[in-house]
Amino acid sequence: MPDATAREEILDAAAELFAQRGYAATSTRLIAETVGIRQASLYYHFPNKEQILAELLEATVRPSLTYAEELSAKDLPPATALRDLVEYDVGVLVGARWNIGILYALPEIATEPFARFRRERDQLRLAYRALVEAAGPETAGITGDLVFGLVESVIGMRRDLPGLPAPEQLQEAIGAAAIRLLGPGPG
Amino acid sequence: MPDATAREEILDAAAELFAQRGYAATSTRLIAETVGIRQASLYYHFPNKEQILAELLEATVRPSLTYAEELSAKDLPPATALRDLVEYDVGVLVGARWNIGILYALPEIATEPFARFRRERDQLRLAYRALVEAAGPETAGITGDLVFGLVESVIGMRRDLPGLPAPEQLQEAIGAAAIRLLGPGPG
DNA sequence: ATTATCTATAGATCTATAGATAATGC
DNA sequence: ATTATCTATAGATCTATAGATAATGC
Repeated sequence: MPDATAREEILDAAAELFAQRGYAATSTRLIAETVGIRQASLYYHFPNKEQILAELLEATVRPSLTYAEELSAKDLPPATALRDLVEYDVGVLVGARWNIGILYALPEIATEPFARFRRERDQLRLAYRALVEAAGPETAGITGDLVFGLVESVIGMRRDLPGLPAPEQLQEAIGAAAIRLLGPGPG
Repeated sequence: MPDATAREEILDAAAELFAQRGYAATSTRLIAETVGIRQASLYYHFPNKEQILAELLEATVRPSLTYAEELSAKDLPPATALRDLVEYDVGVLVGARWNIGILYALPEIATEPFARFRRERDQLRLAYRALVEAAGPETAGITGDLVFGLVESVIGMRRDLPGLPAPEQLQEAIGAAAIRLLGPGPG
């Protein structure tokens, strides 16, 4: 990691270790050793271990949430906007240096230090729901959540499938699948 | 838990605690106290903490895997069989006493004690792929995995959505969504 | 004076094992 | 003799804090 600040190196090492061995199974000592500093030195940059995870999680949702907000100002046809958001979000999840999304499911996330992350992810979920409802009110009320789940399923695929298709192919395939979830539509 | 053996009570308490606070964040002491025995007494029933989790995970995939195997002997039209499997699997995930599926994403699952669980879940994934391919070869090669991901998305919904629809409604909605993922088909 | 590190450690766990004990069943 | 528990503890962590140190910048 040339040119990275110590703070960035810590985040990167933690991301790798959390995603590969789990949050609780990764000690602050191991993070520090991976970076090449002493365990106690982490606490100069972060108040505690939870804050490291919180920053990583927020950095993973925030781009898609920002993109969703920009999209809604553009007044595209809802199905087009939905497809754009799906493809962007898939790109973020599959393009991230480490598969941090795997940590979305951690029960620990329900605690207070992760409240901001939960709020931001909820807002993204609401954006999916709004686009689905605008695109085709004929499907079940749950379709927005299903599209959200479909998008996040790339997290599990990235972990479990050795020969994962290229990012562009995943974006295309999942974008198209999201449109299919909307149903046949009026046409 | 009337009429439960000590072993069953341990599994039930562990399931509740693992799903709510996380695997690593749940000590063997807490499991034991929840059951009402001493921490060391757990080791009469299980060789270690990992084995408790492994049994819980296997018990959650196995019914759907068995169902998939029975289905394949029945020679139904593939789309019908797929819908049946989706509805059954959703029923299992959403009907389980505790939301154990949330632990599928744990990075710790990649280690050896969970090899059998991973194998069984992979077989279930293959069953989804086979049904999707038999039903409509026109969609992308990834559609089987998308249906698998769609089904497992009820795990996250169960955790995150306070007013989750009734199991039957989820089964119906996700079964229908899976069929939509197959595409318009020849008709 | 500030920044970024270090050593040393308090204090609190945590898992798993050893070995005792009591009840039940042959 | 077997089953199911218990007490006690070894041994290994783990997070976070206190306080020292060295380098840089005013």
